[in-house]
Amino acid sequence: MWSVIVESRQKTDARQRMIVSAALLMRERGVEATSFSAVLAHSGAPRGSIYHHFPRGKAQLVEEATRFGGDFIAAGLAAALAEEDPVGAVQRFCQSWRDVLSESDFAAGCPVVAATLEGERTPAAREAAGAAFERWEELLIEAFERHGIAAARAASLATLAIAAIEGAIVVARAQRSSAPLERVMGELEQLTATALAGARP
Amino acid sequence: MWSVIVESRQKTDARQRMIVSAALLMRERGVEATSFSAVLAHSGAPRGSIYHHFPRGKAQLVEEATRFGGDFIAAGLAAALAEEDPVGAVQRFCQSWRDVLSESDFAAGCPVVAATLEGERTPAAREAAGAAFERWEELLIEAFERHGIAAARAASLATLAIAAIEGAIVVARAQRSSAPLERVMGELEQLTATALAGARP
DNA sequence: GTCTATACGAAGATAGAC
DNA sequence: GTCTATCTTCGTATAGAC
Repeated sequence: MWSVIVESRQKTDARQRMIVSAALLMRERGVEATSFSAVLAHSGAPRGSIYHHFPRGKAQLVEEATRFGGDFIAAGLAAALAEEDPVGAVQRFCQSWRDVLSESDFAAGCPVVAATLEGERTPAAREAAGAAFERWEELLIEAFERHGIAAARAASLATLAIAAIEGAIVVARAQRSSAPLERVMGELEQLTATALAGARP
Repeated sequence: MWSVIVESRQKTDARQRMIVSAALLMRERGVEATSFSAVLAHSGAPRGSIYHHFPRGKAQLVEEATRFGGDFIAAGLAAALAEEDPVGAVQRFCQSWRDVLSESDFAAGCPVVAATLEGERTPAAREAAGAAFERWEELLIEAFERHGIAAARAASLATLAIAAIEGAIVVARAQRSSAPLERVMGELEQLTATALAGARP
């Protein structure tokens, strides 16, 4: 999933490369520890163009990186939901996160979570994070409702899924093990399958 | 729950006050943005004694703050489990987090999560975070098993609960709303009640 | 658009007096 | 134990040449 980002780095301009690099670094070290120097080194962008592309400085870069990360993850989730039923799509979504964890040796997490936690100083980034979470939930809610689950239940089920997955990613990183995410996957599979079955008796 | 911490600040020595302050600041701004200056201002501790109390510097302070936060939260969870059945205890645990969010106007979250996300540079703090999550899960697992839930299910249920609550706290902060946590509470109540009922037919 | 140079502040850490 | 002073490094941001 994230490998697409890395490949696309060569094709786009410096501005876009900086945004992608910022998102990739944020998910590993957090917002505060993601310096311009690191973003420049990672993206290969020239030093002199930082404030040309991002007049509002780091706040703007972080905000756009958060939005980019949120959109990118939403696209992956939407694709999964387009190809499978909600039960399978949630499982696939979890698997892509498990890949992120194992491929990075548990160094990488979710950039949107990073923006939330350190976004007290960057309100715009925090708002972007909130919007991203909402968008992911909406995608799930739509799919659940399309499969006959009532609106209120679809909403709480969607929130639980997003929250549990994001939380499991954090726990997995702390423990350097995929086990937490896999246990959550199992519970979510059961829960979504039961809800779907109950919706069409 | 956390108000106890604030009250106890007057009674203990400078070292302990610094640890508590660090945990309180970490849960709001993250590890990286929690400077010694901020910890000193918040705790009222004298500047000259930093490296007397914490020879390994900030890494040591963050590590001890993470351990303190983890132990404190574990104590609250254990108390809830001692007084109620697991269903009610999980609900009460969530409520205490909801209080943290509303009392801080969604500025405060979980210090253990903060230590995890920025703990790439401080491995010891990350290990402390992993141990904290594991401890919370163990408390839940014990309680679930005591109520007749099989070991494997108890484990995945415990992981889901911790992950979902921690994730919901993050989403709630991003959206500046308690609604995500409340929806997760509802789902967890249903889920734990069903599991408990199924264990003793 | 991109460069170099630099201003300016704040961070963590250390040394030595009291 | 605590103080003051200082070192070093690194951060964001700006200015002005090309």
